[in-house]
Amino acid sequence: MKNQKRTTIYDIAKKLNLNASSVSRALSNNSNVSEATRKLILKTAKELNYKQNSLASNLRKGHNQTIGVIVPRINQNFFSNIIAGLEEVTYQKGYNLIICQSNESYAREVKCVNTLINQHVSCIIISVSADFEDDSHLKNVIDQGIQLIQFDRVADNLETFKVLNDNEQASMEAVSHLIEQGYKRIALLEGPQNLNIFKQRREGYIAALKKHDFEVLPELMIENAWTKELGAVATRKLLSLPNPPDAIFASTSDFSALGVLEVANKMGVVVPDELGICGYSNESFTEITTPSITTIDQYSVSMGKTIANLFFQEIKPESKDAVPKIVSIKPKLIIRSSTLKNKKSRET
Amino acid sequence: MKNQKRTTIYDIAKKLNLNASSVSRALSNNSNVSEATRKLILKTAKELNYKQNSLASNLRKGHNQTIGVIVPRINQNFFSNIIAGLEEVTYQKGYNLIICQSNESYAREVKCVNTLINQHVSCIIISVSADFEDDSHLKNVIDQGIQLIQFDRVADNLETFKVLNDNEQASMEAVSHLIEQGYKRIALLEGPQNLNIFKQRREGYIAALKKHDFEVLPELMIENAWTKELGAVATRKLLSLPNPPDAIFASTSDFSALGVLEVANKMGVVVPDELGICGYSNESFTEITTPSITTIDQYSVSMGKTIANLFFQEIKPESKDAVPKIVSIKPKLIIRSSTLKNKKSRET
DNA sequence: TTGTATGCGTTATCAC
DNA sequence: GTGATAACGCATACAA
Repeated sequence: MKNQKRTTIYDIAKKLNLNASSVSRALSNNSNVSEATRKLILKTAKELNYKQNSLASNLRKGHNQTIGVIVPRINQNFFSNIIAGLEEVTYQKGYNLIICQSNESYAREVKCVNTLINQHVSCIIISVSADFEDDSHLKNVIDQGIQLIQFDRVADNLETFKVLNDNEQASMEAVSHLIEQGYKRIALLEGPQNLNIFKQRREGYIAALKKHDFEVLPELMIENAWTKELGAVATRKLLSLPNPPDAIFASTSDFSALGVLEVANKMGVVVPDELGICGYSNESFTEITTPSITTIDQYSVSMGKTIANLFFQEIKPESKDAVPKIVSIKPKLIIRSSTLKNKKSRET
Repeated sequence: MKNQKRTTIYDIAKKLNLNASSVSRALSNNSNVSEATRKLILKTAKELNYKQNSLASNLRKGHNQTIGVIVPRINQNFFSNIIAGLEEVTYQKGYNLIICQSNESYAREVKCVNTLINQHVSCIIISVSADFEDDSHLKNVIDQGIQLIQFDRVADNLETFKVLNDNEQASMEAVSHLIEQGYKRIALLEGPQNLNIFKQRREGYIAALKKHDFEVLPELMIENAWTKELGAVATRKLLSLPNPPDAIFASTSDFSALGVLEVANKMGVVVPDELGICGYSNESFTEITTPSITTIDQYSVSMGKTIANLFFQEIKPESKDAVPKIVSIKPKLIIRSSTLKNKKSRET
C-alpha cells in the first residue's frame, strides 16, 4: 500500500478507451466535452480514486496556486492572527499558503525567500526580520516575476505593495491620551530603529510631545526594550532616575508593558496613579492584568484579510497595471485602567 | 520585468556549450562532474540568477520536500507553538510546510486533506477538528501513499503514527493535587466527548476521584464548557447548586478557567480559599491573572519538534518498516496560586 | 567525465 | 467532440 502508483488521467483514459486529453478536459471542467463522456469520466475518476497531481499541473500551466508567507515568528499573536486572516481568504480562492519563519534572522529570511522562489509561488507576503540588512533578496523576488507584498515591517525604499499600520498616528494618540490624563513626564520604550515601525512610533511620540509643548528628553527614551525582561530592566532604570517618569509608553509590545507593570507592582509604585502604562498590540492578556493595560489594537486578523484581498483584487488580475499601492490601516487605542488616572471607575 | 522567462538549466547549458544533464548534475552537487566544469556551471548559474524549479524537480523525482499541516486554528497558542516547533526542525532538513486550518469544520478538513494530497506532500500532520465525523479522508491519505501523523486530537481507531499528550495522567495529577489541597467537591468542565483528548481528561478525573474514594457526581460534570464564556456560564450554574463545588477543573482550556475565575471574582467567591481553579494548556496569561492559575503545560513547541523528528527518523527512512508508533508526552502540572489553599506564600 | 534519450503528469495546440 | 502530440523543467539510465 506504500509505493503504489497513483492513478493518473491515463489510467482513466485507458479504462474508458478514451484519450488522456479528453479526460483532462473533462476534469478541468470547462472545455468542450460531451455531457455523456464527461459524466462517465467523472464517475470512473471517483471510482479509481483519482487525485490530480498539482505539481504536474502547475508545471505545465506555468504558475502555482500558492502564496508564500514569511514572518519573523509564527507563534507571535500578531503574526499568527495575520496568517489566520490570510488563510481565511486564500482558502476561499483555492490558494494554498506556504509558511516560513525567519526567526528574526536575516540570513534565514534570505533562505526562505529563495525556497519560495524555487517553489514558484505566485506571491510572497513578508514582514521582515529584526536584523534586516538590505533588500536585495526582495528585489530578486520581483526580478523573478513573483509578486511581493510587504506588511507591517517593510523595506521602506523598495517600491512594492505594502499594508501598514499607521504607527505614527497610533503612537501619537497614545501619548496624547497620556498627556490628557495629566501625566507630565512620559518615557518611551523603543525597538530597533532599523525597523520602520519603531521609527514611526518614535516619531508619533515626539510629535505628540511637541504638540502639547512638552520637552523631548533623551534620557526618557530607552532604545532596546522589546521583551518583557528588557521592559523590566528599562523600568528599573527609569524609576531610579533623579527625576523619574510618571508614565511609560512601551511602544515595542505589550510584553514590554507587562515587564513595566510587574516592576511597578514589585516596587510598590501604584499604577495608574503614580505611573501610567501603555503597551502596543492588544495581546489578550492585557485585559486581565491588574490593572488592565491600555494598549493599541492592530486588527491583525482583518489586516491579514486585507493583504490577501489586495492580492486577489489588485495584483493578480493581469488586466490592471499593478502600480504598487500602499494601504494604511488605522490602529485603535484601547483605553484601560493602567492609564485612567482621573477616573474612579476601573474595569478591573 | 513581469512575464520574463526564468533561466533554466538549458540556458546555462547553452551558454557554456554543455548539455543540460551536466548542468543538472553539477547543481545537484553529488554526481560525477569534473571540478572545473562544476565551478564554471555554478558561476554562470549565479550570473544568470538561476533558481531551481522545485515543481519540475519534484515531479521528476516523484516526491516533494513538503509536509502538510492541518490544525483546527492557526492562531491558537497550542497550535501555533506546534507549528513553530515543526517549522524549526523541517527547516533544518530543507523541507517546507504547507499550513491549512480546518476552522474546526469537518467539511473543511476534508478539503484541506485533498489539497495536500494533490500537492503530493510527503507527509500530512493533522490534529482533527472538533466536529470530526469519520476517518475516511485520513484513510485516503494512507491509500495515496502519503505518510500520516496524527497529534493531540486523533482518530483513535485509525492505526497511524500518533503523538499524544498523556491527558489522562495529567488530568489525574491535577485532580489529585486538588484533593491533596483539601478540596472536597471537585467539578469538571468538559469538551466534546467525540474528541479523544476530552474523553481522556474525563477518565483521569474519574480515576483520581476513585483513587481517593471520592464520589463521582454527574451534576458536577458540565459537558459543553470550552470557551471563556461557556466556562463562565457553567460556573454560575455550579455555584448556585444547593451543594456547590469548592474546586473547578476546567479540563477544556485555560480560557474556560479564566471564565471561572472572572465569575468567582465578580461573585465575591475567594480563590483559592473558597474555590480552587485549575485550567489546561498553560496559556501565557495564566501566570499573570490575580490569582495566577494552576494549569497543565503541554510542551507544545517541543511537541512540534518531536513530531517532525518522528518523521525524519522513523518514517522517512525507507529502510525501516514504518510500524505505526505512538509517542506519548507527559504534560506537566504547573501549580500556582489558584489552587494553593493551604499555603500562605502566594507568588502573585 | 560528458552526452543522448526518455519520462514524471498535466495541459495546450493542433488536427480530424 | 475527440485524438495525437508537444511541451513545462528537471533528473536519471544508459551509451559514448
